[in-house]
Amino acid sequence: MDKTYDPHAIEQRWYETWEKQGHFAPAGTGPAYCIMIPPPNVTGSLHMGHAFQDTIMDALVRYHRMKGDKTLWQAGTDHAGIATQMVVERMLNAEGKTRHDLGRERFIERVWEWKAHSGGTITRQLRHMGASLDWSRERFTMDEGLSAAVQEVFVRLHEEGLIYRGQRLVNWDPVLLTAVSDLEVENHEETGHLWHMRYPRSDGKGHVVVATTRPETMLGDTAVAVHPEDERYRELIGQTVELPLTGRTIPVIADDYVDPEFGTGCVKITPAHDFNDYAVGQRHELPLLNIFTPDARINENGPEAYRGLDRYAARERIVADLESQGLLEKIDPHKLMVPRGDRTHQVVEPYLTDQWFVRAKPLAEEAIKVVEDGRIRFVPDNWAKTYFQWMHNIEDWCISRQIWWGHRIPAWYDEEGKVYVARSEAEARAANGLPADLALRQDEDVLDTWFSSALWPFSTLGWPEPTAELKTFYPTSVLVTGFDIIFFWVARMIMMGCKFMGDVPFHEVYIHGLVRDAHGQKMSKSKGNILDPLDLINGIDLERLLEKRTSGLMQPQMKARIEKLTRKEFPDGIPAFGTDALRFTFAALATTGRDINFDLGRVEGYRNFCNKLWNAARYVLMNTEGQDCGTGADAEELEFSVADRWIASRLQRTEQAVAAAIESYRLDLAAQAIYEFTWNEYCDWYLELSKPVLSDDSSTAAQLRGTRRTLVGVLEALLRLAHPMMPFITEEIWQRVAPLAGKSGQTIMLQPFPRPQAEKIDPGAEAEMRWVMDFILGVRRIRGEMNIAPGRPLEALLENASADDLERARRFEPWLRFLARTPSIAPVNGEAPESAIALVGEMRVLIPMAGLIDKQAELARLDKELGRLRKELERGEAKLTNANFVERAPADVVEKERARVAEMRSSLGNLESQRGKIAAL
RNA sequence: GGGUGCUUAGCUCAGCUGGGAGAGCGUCGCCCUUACAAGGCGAAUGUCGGGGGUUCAAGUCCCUCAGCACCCACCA
Repeated sequence: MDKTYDPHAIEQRWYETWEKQGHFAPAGTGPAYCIMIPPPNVTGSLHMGHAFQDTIMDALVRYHRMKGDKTLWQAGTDHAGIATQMVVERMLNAEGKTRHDLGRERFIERVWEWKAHSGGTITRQLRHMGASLDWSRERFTMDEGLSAAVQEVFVRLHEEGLIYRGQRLVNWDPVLLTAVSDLEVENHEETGHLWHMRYPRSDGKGHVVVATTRPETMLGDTAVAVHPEDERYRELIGQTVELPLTGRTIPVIADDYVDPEFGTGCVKITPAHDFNDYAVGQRHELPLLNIFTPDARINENGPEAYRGLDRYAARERIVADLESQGLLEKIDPHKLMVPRGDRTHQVVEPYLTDQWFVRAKPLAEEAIKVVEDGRIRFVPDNWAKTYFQWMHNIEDWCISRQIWWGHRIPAWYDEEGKVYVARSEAEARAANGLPADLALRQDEDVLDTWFSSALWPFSTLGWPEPTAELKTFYPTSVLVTGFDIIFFWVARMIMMGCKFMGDVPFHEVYIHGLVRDAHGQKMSKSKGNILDPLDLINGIDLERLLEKRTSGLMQPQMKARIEKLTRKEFPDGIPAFGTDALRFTFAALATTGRDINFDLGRVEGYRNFCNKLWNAARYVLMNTEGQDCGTGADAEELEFSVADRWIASRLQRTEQAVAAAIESYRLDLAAQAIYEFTWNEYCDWYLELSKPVLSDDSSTAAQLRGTRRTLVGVLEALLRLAHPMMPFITEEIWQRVAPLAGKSGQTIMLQPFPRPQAEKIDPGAEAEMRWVMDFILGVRRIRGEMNIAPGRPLEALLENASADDLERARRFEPWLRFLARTPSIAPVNGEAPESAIALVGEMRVLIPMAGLIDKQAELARLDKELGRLRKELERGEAKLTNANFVERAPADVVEKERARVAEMRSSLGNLESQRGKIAAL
């Protein structure tokens, strides 16, 4: 093995091997385990959120695969209607064309071409992450099969009246020229104005003042509303006012909706351009007057003077005209919530159009029930509340989009506009007895992307065909996703799954947090704080990083700032950490229910951890390859030392902790347990303790075998334990180590996940090791604090040692000599010389100070220790003299406290007498 | 307006069903010791956001206040 860990030398070739050998396909004989990947946009490339999410899923999947479960991680991508169409349109624009120049057919061809050309980016990147997805089953939401599922669902829902078409006020993106759903609208507070406008009373008795944030919509007003109880305006109700600039007369109505406290207490009502006003209009049977064209210009319903003007140009003109007519009372600054499309970031308009809707309430009922009764469990469970809150207030879902890229709505119209919903035109004709010569044209619209996503858990498995895969893997085991798409996706999958499969789509929903930068800022292009997971894996130099962060900025003025920040944070660019280090970092940060702040320091730390593991393996191999590791030996030919039994015991506890952590979705705890065991126990202690055994000529063959077998055996198990989180390095090392441990197999991927064996837990060995460690740590502390070079041999004298202590000192002498550098260990003979002291239980280990240790320094050290001990002891004693504690606390707690106090008393006595001796010198 | 989460060492965070405050990074010493300087050994650092309550015992449970973040919602 190379002296230094180099992730690049090992990672990608293992992935190719695994994929080629078909190791990602379901093979286990145990229970089915299935995760559906949240299909990334086919246009997309991997970002930190994906990398985090995929690490979690891959760890779970690899864990279950190793456990022997029949494990499927379903691969696939999403056609991402609007997002993809926008990308391709942008390319066309660059060529000076629009999609209309091409026409629908050719445009769609163009999108497919583009998908074929660059649609593989994200799946390549997923492979780079080591994601063990079953690529042989890869699906795309616009595949034939999945499209058939979409049609089937649409038709069936329509038959049941759960899909309907109707004219409604919807959110309209005037740039994309399509409707979008409520969820695709982002509301943010922006600063604007509140215009107070005067509407003259028809009776000539002055005017009423209405306040609005959108003066241009006055052209569509069909009433003015006041609160029915509002004394100020009571006499106005039922009268009319003259709508300025239009020559129209509109009524004053009374409605509870009006808040008398706000503005003037008079509200202009524009039923065709405001959701509230629409509702008011319905109640009062007001006419709907649409004044906008689809791209938000004033249409023919507006006065001649304003026609063709963009909404904002119209606003200016109208305000100016009102002003000049003395009809503008005042303009106040005002903060308001502005709705913008999540793709275009343009202000969306409530707009009256014909659209298709899913009747959500009936579907939501069952979807609520399955979470209530625990058939679906959210992890962490507080997300269930969020889910319920939305589901209980769910509105109908607008599913039609006026774009071209997507699933065409399976509905046909005859010349009279009568609609026929069917799986195909032929079926539409057959089912309705339409003659072949009757012209039918298919609905131009496509479905919301999330409509097909909602079917993902069963459409990918072959539905509506009753496939074996459906039978095996549905319901799937767990869905791993971010909270941001609980409504978009999770809720809709649950509704559709329950409806069409008669069962939940998954048993658990693991909701992870958002990946933020090191300081908790959201990562965004405009902030210039984006990290690309691939750059963390492969490294990137400063120049290329700057180029990436500053090119294509929406706000070029940010460039200098971003550049400065980047130079400061990454003066040398980003080193290549490798996939395993990145994955382990994500795992270690994966606490549930909380956003994670991604700190590069953590990656570096875990890269070092990989290096540590690598070097530990090198040590093990150097000492075992070509040697007798006792794998074939009988029990009597193997002798296990206390250290051997100790590390085996610790391994069992670690295995137990890791499995429990993974089962409860606490990858952070699993990572921590692996890290601590590997570094603090296996490397820091066990490998060190193995050295004197292996290098001592007097070690017996049985002892050598026992040590080698333990070295190799623990490492081999550790590799399997860590594999779900660090697949590459563990595979690379395992290939070398496994044969030495008597294991065989093509890959670590399919080896059994370590199962703790209770009989290997050895409290006796753990206690003896505690003694050894206390001895060594005590001497080391003296060295450290007295600035004695680590290599300098020290004489150690034992005082107040029991027979047990003396026996241990003898038995463990090689370890103590090696790790504490104490070539001579002997009981005190007669008067003890002036010494520094370390306590091992009741025994005092004395290090003679002669020529080495300064008296004052040792006194200071003792005083510090004494101070700490006295404080602790005081607290413990206070507890024990408290009758309430002794009577009410559980017996074992009291007992533990007693033992602790006794131990502290003894230590205190020991140290005090030692201090006395030294002080007296 | 409704809801959720967070506040623990300089920084980023663990702390599970209440019983001796932890990790990583950073900092400070001593070491290139024959797996690893991407390392070894040792050290320092916290009125666990404030206040109140329950309890023998509270970082942990309850109430309250403050600050931060996010989600949902039609106030013109």
